[in-house]
Amino acid sequence: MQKIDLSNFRLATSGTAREINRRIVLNLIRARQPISRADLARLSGLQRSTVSLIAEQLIADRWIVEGATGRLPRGRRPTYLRLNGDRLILGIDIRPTATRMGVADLNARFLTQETMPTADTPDTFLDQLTQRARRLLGSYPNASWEGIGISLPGRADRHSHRLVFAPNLAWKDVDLKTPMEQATGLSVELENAANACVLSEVWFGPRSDTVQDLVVVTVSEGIGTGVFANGQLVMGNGGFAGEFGHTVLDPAGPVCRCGNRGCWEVFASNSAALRYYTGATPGAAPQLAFEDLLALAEQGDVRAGRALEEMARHLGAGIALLVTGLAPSRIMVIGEVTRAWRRVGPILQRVLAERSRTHTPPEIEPAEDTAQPRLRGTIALVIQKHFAAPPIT
Amino acid sequence: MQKIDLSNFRLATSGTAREINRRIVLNLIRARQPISRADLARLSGLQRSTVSLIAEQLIADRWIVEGATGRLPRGRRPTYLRLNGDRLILGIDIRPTATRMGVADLNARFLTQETMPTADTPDTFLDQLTQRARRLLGSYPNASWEGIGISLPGRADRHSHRLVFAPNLAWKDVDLKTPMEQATGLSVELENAANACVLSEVWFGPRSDTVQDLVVVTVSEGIGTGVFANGQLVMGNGGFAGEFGHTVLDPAGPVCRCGNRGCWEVFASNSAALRYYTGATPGAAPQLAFEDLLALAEQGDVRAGRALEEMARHLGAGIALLVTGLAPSRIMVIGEVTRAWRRVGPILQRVLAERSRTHTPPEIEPAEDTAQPRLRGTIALVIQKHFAAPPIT
DNA sequence: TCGCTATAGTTCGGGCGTCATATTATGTAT
DNA sequence: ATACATAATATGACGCCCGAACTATAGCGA
Repeated sequence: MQKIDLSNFRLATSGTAREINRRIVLNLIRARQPISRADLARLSGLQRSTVSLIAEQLIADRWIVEGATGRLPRGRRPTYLRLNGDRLILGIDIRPTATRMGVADLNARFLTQETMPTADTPDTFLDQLTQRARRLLGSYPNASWEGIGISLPGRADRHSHRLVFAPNLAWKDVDLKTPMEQATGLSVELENAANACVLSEVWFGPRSDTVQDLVVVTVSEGIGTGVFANGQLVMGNGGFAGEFGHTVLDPAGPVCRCGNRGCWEVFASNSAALRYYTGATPGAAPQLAFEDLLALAEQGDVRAGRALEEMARHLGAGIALLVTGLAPSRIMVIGEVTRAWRRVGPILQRVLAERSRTHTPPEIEPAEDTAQPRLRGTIALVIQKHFAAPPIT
Repeated sequence: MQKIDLSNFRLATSGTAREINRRIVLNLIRARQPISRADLARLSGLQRSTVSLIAEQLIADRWIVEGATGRLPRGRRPTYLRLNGDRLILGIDIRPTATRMGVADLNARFLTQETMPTADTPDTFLDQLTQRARRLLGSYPNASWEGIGISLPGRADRHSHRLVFAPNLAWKDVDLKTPMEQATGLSVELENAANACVLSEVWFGPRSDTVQDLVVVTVSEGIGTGVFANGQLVMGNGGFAGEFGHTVLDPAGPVCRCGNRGCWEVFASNSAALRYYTGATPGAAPQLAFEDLLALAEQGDVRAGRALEEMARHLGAGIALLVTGLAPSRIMVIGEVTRAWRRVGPILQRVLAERSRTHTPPEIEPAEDTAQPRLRGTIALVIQKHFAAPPIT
């Protein structure tokens, strides 16, 4: 039930039906490729004639290409359609220490990836970034570029495009979008890293055909969340929704980087686990990396195991909050901590069951970081502009 | 950016454009009535000829009627269009002690209202309810009935329609929908009371033209929340989203009716304030009503004032959580406590500002209960089926 | 080799939608 | 009476989907 916004609606014209059906067909091709026109007609419910016209249009607009012809027990041989592999997207995943860039096609298959250190000052960073981006763009002279997607450990203002909340980057008021657009001539989409992870799962995950409800929790130095509801990313005012990592769970708790006390991420992030292990005061420079803690626990170090369990309990407590309030059918946990899921998962589930007994528990899925959800999400950021349902209102 | 659900989409047909534009025109009439066809064309951007055709159809389908003719400085006099006042809706607001029913037209103007005590057992309650409903329906013999909307202090299962979570009603597994539909022959929509309040504000509130983001917090014996994001009510799996009142804020806190400890509503509901005042243990039978507490505070009773302030602090703490996580542009607080807003509001705002400093603070609007958002929301529940944007996917 | 049948894909007319323009209806001002 | 302005309707062009007819292409059996 979508309310029509009377201050900002789009009229339907005679082309609206085509727009909608075109997107449906395009998505079906994306999901089932290679696929014949006849199969598309069966899957979509459109007439074969209509499918042919739409396919012709999609070919003319170079979204799809005709491929091999099939072979059937009898009858005319079908011509298979698939997404055009020559339309490329540049994805950039900015993290505090390293920035990863990749070139992907419409199937989110990466043709290249490379990593560079994230420079300390925004100016040098932008210099290096634009330089690398231009080199990457130049190395595919025959490609047509759809745009650039960027994921950030923070938030950018919707209008000024300036970074307004990025405690891990220590940059303030930096506009990454405009310089990148000027340097490349492509349109740039910025999005928070947790939201990028949501989009990655929603567009490229194994169940991407049908996801309509999902919450992603990214666990690293901090905790980020992305909420997908009713088939849409919940944006909130200015795109600021999703900072559940900074909800205050204990006002008497340790100070968080955001300035408050006792945020969820102060209790459940990687840094928190390290704090539990070393007994250090919050904010102190970590003496070992979270990976080391995981290794210690794996080797049977009791204190390390305890620290992970404490982290797991707090993860469960925060997730219980999300479950109680938003009732998602799935929750995806992303981060290094999933490598210790055998130990962490059961504890998390137990706390969750205790604290949200009124709800049918969602599936909790640990996600390997190897799928690179952040980077893949930047591709989704660009792809969704052409593959999402056309806006009605 | 709405993702297309490939397991459940609707194709566009040649009639889709008309469907969309028809809804837009219908909503414009609702918002600006009485209005001429010419003005509709100017407002919508449609051609006058198209508006005429759509109006003709809406008149034939009896959604609108032609009214008086206007008078202009010169030129042909316009015929004003307005919503048909003969299409009626029955709204029922079930509360633990009393149930209120009302008959409203498409403008959500109530023609009748009446209250009955909520019987203890579901069976007698349903008997009384169906009897009253039939009598009300019979008293408007010339009307055409759109349906029945019901708001509940709890949740009903989407498929079985049975009550699954209603701690205040002490009924279990009761199906209100099927008996009502059988008794009246009308279709019945069930919704949680907080969600009904959201719909009331979204469809009938002063800024109903443009609301796209809103969180409603209902404060009474418990706390309910409803989340409206991207122009849609966030439903969650099985329609269970919105139970932020039962998020655990302090696992060592008092026991809640839901079975957990330290839920938000244990600290910030009317019952909590009474507990702060009397110093009683939680769960004990209240010795006075919340209205009495408000009166005492108004008369200068210091302890009563302190109790309200404690309640306000906890309200602020919970709302901070919603603001941090969902970043709504507006938050509406509904309940008796808004009568003491001069005292409660500033404290709530202060706590909120402290705890969600990373976000631009939303507008906090106290809502008089006199507007009857619960009951009015039941009307919205039925109206939105015909006035919301047609589903694309 | 020649039909028969099944399947893929195309062509074409009908119905419905919006748009743009012309036309009619109905007022006021001169 | 005439000119002008405005509301509302009528008409034809074009786009889209549907459905039926048609063409293309294969395997199979007599």
